[in-house]
Amino acid sequence: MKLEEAKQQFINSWGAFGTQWGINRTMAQIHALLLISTSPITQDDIMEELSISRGNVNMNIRDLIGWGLVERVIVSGERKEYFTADKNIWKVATQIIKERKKRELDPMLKLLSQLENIDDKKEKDAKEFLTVVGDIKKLGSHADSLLDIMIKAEENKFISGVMKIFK
Amino acid sequence: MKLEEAKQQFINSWGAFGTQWGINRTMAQIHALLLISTSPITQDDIMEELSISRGNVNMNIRDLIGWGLVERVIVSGERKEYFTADKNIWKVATQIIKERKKRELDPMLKLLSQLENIDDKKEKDAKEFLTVVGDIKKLGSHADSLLDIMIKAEENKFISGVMKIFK
DNA sequence: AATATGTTTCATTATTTACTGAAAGTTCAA
DNA sequence: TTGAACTTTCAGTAAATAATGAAACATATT
Repeated sequence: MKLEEAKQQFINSWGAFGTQWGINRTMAQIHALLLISTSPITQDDIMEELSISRGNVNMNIRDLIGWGLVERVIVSGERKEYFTADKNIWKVATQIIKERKKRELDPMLKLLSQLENIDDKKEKDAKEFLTVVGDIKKLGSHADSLLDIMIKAEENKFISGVMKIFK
Repeated sequence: MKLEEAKQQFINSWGAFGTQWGINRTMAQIHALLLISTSPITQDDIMEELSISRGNVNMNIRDLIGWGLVERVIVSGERKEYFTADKNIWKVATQIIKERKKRELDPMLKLLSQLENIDDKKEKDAKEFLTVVGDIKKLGSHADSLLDIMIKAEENKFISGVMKIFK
């Protein structure tokens, strides 16, 4: 396989993979493109490479920056803005985990807590409902702690060593 | 808060939560409804409760069964089909993990392996590409192993005890 | 201060994804 | 073997989501 072909396939697959996880295709593709770009690139580069409009690039880049996955880079002597993505994959993963946790898991746990405040907690129906809600909350909290450990592992040298147990 | 109100909110939130993870809203809502239903229910019950069409219920129930999250139940003396969802949340989680792993992670790892078969592996550009692909593959494999451990924890009494470390 | 270069916004349009409902299919009972 | 009860399918439609492109905005250059 030619390198160019492989790169193209990587970008496409990453996009398809993203959509399955509720991430918009283009955003994932831009991220993929940046991951395999050896040096910072401009909006125009992305537009051309992925055949998409300027507005589309701009908005998705903005989102990617919001996710902490992409950064603006200033190239001296250049007027244009350049962009790069962190190539440290473990960092990328923890960053995504951190964001999704904040945006989704935490609010979900909060909501579940509210749902536990129902009247007539003694009623049979209510009890069963509370069991399910409580169980989900418990699982969510455990996931929360586990993810925190993973995030800290990225930030802390010692834990980082421990995590290497997972080969 | 009244029980009925809480149930309704649970169903809606579960649906919203699902969409963020690439799961269709209705499918998530049906699953939520089944989770908090104290006894098996019919297609008609679901249609009424969620105000959706018969076809919609039918197709999403079929998907849920495909995910191993819902089962058909035969009620003696009844012609209609009834449905239930497993209420063991840890089991639900591992089942979802198992399926997503099979449907998404495994194919992704396979693809990445293919992308490693490029010509001119010695070229500078190629080397950098291979590093990124290799790193993602490595991370994916670790996730794969970790998830296998979690799945086995559900199936194996001993590991199940160990996992309780996570309170 | 006029122009040139580059960025952002957002109303409109296109694409994708999900839903409906009626027709076809299935199963069972008489 | 007819038909009533129930389930499944899927073409057409609706709703949700994403992309375009041109205008507004911002900033540097002459």
